[in-house]
Amino acid sequence: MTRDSLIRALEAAESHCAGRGEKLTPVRRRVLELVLEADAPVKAYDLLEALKPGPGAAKPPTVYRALDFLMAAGLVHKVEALNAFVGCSHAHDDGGAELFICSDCGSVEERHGAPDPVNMPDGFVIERSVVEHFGHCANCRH
Amino acid sequence: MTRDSLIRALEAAESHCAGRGEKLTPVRRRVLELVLEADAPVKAYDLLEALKPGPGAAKPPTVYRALDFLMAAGLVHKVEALNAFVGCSHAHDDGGAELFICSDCGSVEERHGAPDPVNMPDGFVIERSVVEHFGHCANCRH
DNA sequence: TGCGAGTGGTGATATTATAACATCCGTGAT
DNA sequence: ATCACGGATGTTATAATATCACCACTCGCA
Ligand SMILES: [Zn+2]
Ligand SMILES: [Zn+2]
Ligand SMILES: [Zn+2]
Ligand SMILES: [Zn+2]
Repeated sequence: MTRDSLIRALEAAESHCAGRGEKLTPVRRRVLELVLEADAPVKAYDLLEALKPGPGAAKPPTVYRALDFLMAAGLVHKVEALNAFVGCSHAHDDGGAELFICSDCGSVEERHGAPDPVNMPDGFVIERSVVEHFGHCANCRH
Repeated sequence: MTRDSLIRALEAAESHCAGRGEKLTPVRRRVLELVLEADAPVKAYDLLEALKPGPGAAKPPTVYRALDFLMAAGLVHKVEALNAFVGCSHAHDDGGAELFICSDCGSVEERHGAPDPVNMPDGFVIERSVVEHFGHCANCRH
């Protein structure tokens, strides 16, 4: 992610929150920045480390609270199978993203609009779906 | 799961392992039994508790090693979003199961054969997919 | 001025998972 | 029989992930 597109993404996030009547506070903004800067899913405790040198040494609850907020706002997704977090450039409120994660380089691509499952149990109503595909991206194929 | 079907499942697991040249040892068998008995995804440390009264008080590595074995054998799946484990009645080696988990009663239904994603990034090759749907089963719908 | 909601700081703790090394046990070669 | 080996398990400690409980600050507003 280039410096310019990072700045644009942060501005977009700012107005996205404003539109929801919520505030992208300095801590939240800094965490989002760190997640967007990374070129792979980021661990919560890596964020913690990265925040240490800052104005206040962050403790775990600070980071997790920021991540919770950003996830609720649709600005960050959790990769459940990795216990790690990725930035989202789409800012969609529904958590229904489909992630393609390269096991070699860590790059993550996000897609949307997957059709409903074909073999759903009778009468089941889906509220939230976790879909994570692991494999090799075009750059890393042997 | 009834007593009878539990016994059948354990026997099937036994021969499934034998066919792979592997052994369903007492610890592994006991862990599988506990996972199959449960009517919801089970946490590793709940298994640990359940094994305490047994012949030897189990320690974490014992449980995680048994779970690793059972997952590799396709007898147990991990629900990544819950850090919990469910038994599998299909004993398929590929980990590609699609899970439907009821957030009310905890019941889990497993399906297979989901079609490849429609919007896959160009050139991406999938090795392993995590697909977990959370919602409400037919019994728990309001 | 005096709330009250939202936010973040802080210390402690809970939960989930693995590393590192020792021991035991069955199997097959010598 | 005995030895060597690999697979499985036991044991101790620790790493990695996440939450609780409580307090302090701030801002908008009655
Ligand atoms: Zn997204
Ligand atoms: Zn790659
Ligand atoms: Zn299965
Ligand atoms: Zn249900």
